[in-house]
Amino acid sequence: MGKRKAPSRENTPNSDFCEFLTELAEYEKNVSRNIHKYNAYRKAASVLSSHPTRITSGQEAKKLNGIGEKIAKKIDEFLQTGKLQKLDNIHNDSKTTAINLLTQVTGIGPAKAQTLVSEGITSLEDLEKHKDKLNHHQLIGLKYYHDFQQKIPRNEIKQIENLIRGHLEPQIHLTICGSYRRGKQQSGDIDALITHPNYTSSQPKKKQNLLKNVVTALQNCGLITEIISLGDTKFMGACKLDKNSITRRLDIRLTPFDQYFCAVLYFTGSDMFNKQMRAHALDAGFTLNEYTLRPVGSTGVPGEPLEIHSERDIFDCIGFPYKEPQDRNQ
DNA sequence: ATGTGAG
DNA sequence: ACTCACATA
Ligand SMILES: Cc1cn([C@H]2C[C@H](O)[C@@H](COP(=O)(O)OP(=O)(O)OP(=O)(O)O)O2)c(=O)[nH]c1=O
Repeated sequence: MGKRKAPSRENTPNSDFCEFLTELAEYEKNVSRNIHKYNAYRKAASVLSSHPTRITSGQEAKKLNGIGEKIAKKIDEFLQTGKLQKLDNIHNDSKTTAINLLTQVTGIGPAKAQTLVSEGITSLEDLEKHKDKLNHHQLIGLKYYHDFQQKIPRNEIKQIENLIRGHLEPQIHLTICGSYRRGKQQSGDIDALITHPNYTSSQPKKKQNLLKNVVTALQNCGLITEIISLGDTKFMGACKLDKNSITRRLDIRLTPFDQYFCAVLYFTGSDMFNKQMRAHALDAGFTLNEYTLRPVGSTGVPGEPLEIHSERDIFDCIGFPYKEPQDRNQ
């Protein structure tokens, strides 16, 4: 989707702890730029989210893997006062709120937001007055800030899918992936996967301009309205269904015909599901990406790709229980 | 090459 | 977890 945080909005016995820990994690990533503290808070939230019983003291929490002295203390404070002084301070900090706003525009990350704030640019209005400080991606993010905040109804994605297919040469196969393929009623963006039987891993140069041709065709029919980035295999941009529609984020990924199943698996996600499954693959002695599943020995050098004839093949090869797309949300 | 951003 | 595209150096 456009740009949103990923809070694990669950109703576990310790979900309130998880909530403030992930908020602290976001603060460390976006404001302090401390990736290690960010990971520490994430890990602590993760163990707590899967802990089956209510934690009643910092001391009890410390027994869990990933919770040390400092986080245990915060749990005690939260237990005793119902809040965290550090979080209160963060909420009242103008620099933090500015960075949290600016990083909502696509193309602006923590680093760019930091320099903008240090230059006194803290609002969308400020950005409008200083467009010279933005690159192409960030300009589009600003222009469509409000559009990209809106979720896309499933039915609109269906219509866009049909429109795209109608403007593709019949040999090109199209699959809409992402949260749409996972059955969600609304999505943050549209993830389109395309293949062509003459574009394969052995002859990748043939049809090398296939993606560019597709993009220009979709521009000419009026669907694609903006290009954020465009390489040989990945397009990022924006589209709109018709004149009065909301502008939507559209990603297109071109994949070799013979590697379609690894590609749909990757592009369907979710992101956390992919990380989980790829970690499991490593445990089973394989490395998995959007192209191939390969054995990786003690040498660390991946071997020859396994033959894959379905999504399920990939699960079977690494001994991971098969999940339908709608069950791959985490 | 490396950092950044996004995926 | 693992990759793509861009903007710098
Ligand atoms: C962000 C991200 C995505 N992906 C993959 C899995 C995602 O399903 C796929 C598309 O990414 P997204 O479009 O960012 O996510 P989504 O489609 O699952 O959810 P929504 O659009 O509704 O917000 O790319 C990763 O493998 N790693 C990542 O870090």
